[in-house]
Amino acid sequence: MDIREIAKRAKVSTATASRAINRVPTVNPQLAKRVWSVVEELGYYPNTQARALVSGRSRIFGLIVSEITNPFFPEIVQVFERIAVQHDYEILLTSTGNDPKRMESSVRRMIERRVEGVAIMTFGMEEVLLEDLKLRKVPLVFVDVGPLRARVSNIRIDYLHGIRQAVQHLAALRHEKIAFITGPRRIKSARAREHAFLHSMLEIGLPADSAFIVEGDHTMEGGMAACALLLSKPDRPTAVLCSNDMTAIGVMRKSYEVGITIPRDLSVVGFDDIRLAQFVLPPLTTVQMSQSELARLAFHALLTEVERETPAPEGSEYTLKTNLVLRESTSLVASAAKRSGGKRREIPSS
Amino acid sequence: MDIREIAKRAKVSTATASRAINRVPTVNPQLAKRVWSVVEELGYYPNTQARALVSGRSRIFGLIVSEITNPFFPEIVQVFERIAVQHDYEILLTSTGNDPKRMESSVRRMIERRVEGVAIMTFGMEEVLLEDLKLRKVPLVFVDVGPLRARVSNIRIDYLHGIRQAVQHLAALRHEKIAFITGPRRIKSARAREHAFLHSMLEIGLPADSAFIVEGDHTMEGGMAACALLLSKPDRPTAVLCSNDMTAIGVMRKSYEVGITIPRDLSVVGFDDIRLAQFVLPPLTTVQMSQSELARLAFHALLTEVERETPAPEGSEYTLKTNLVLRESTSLVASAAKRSGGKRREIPSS
DNA sequence: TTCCCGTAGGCAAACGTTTGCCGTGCTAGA
DNA sequence: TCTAGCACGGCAAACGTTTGCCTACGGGAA
Repeated sequence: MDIREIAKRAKVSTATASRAINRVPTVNPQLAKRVWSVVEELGYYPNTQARALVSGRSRIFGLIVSEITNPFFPEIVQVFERIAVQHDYEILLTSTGNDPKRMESSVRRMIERRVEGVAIMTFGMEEVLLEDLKLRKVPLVFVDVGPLRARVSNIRIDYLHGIRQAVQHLAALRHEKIAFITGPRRIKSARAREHAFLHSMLEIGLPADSAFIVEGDHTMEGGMAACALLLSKPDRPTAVLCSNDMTAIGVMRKSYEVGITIPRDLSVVGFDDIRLAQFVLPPLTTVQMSQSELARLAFHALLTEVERETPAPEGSEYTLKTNLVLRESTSLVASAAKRSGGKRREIPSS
Repeated sequence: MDIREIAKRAKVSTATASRAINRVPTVNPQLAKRVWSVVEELGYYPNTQARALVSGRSRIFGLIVSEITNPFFPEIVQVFERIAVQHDYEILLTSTGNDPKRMESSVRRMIERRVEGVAIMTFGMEEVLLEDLKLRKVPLVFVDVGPLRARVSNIRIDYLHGIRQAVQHLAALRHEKIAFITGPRRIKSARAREHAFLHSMLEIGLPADSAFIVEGDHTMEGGMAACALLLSKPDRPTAVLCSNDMTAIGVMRKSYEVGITIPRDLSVVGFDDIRLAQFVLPPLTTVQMSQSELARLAFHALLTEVERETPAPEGSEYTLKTNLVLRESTSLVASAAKRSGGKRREIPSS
């Protein structure tokens, strides 16, 4: 069943049928109605690939994430998909697992399907592999790491804003020995978080002792290992800030195993605010980077670029703020708590 | 840049270029090489929609899940996608959020994109909305609930196998007051789990007291509420089996809040074995229903159906076993533990 | 009544492939 | 040397739309 069939039955030309279906206003309402009733009756659905072929617009956006089983991503996928559907776009999803091979094949598939834009949510991996896309002038949106050029947008995360809040929050709780567990350093956004931490510490005159900076890998296992390392030191930190929530959860887990109770013996704060952060015990104080906002920004960056007639020579920039959200994994440092009676405080979230 | 361009530069006809690109064996190796070198040089990628249009095969499968932010699904999506890519298929993902409107629009979009098959992973919601797909003879694969008809496959989950193991495991630990928290009863698979529980209890002569069956909704919050309800009863259960892991995690959380420690005061076992189950404290004993196996089965069901020349009149059936995996959220019932010294036991997983 | 202009709708080309069919040229056998 | 057969490659149609261009018709003004 095709549009010709519809046209025949509605006794109009295929051109008119097409126009009626696409709600072109010039078509006679009566004819349009006839067409539509045939469409309904036959349950006709236009063939998207034929449409795409002639119109040159696939109405598909690509979405590349590093690991969909990482709790950070499902919400991004969900929101991105939802908005896409609202705008009559479809999405092609790839979870690369940080494997360059899969990244490459994914780029290839996206080009073959003629995506109109791609959102890259891998936080700084393997941009080289995207050359093919850039060559084809496909609009791209990156988080943090995009180069400045036409048709390439960037969402800059303001890591400092939230991380500074976290550090100052800990400092206010009298912590001075604050450790930081980094993400994998080959990931740009992990380095940015680390840098924001260092900056925030120095800024308030706290020592960012390199013995207290240990490398994790953004997984729970990595967090556990890093935590073990930290606890083995003769001079233990009293608080630890983590490059992401999974790491923080690893820290909580390891602490539990060795009998350290949080937040009494150790304050921990995460980063990302994945949904899970609310649900661990105790609920995790963390720096929120809104996943839904990120997805929204990314989609609109792409859409804007697609609809723009002449691209800006340097792409566009968007910014996403981060903010500390207080829950229950932090408290006054133990020595101070003794003096004050150890009561938990509430400070207003700024 | 199109195939004609390639053909021209390689000094062959488009037909030959096409055949070379598709590795049709009859084409002269020398010509093929010439074509391929032009392809490489120009970075040519065939236009999938043109291909699909003429060949009548979109090489797209649909995948409908109920909620991608539910930790059960990301792994399914991941595995499904990975296998799809290996077979040169693309996937169209929808997360319906159990909203019929979105289910409907999703079905529409899938038909418009001419998917070759759809895997429905909503565990028994809204099959009515899929009529359009059935009408078009699109191969479908359901979990649990599919009607028997041509081009419709089913993956039957053997709930009883794992749930019986769980019940017998609890019984072996001297539990007699075993509660069950159901899923939403409108979902078929939730009813099936409940039924398997009842059956397993009766089978070994344990009372399935209806006071001990409380309805949850497969979320953590639901689990917490159900747990509260259970604990408020004058005669408390000593063990609780949950219709899914999120529910079990809710139970653990609520127990923690009210000062009940698991497994000493209450044994809990979940269902699904989502990744998270290993990571809660204590690690959750649960009935495993392998998500990757499920995804694999679903994909191959679809692929088989697509490649089959004449469809079986009643579709195909596949079965997925479930199995108890022992971790640390269960132990001897308290009264027995006192006698025996409360040591944790290990029993071999069957 | 006639002429002109505006507008609705139809014809056909175009999008980028695949593939059935046919022709040509080469090889092998008599 | 001639013929028959085979295999390789090219021509062109087809897939299902959209859309530019043109025609025809109708209405209004002179």
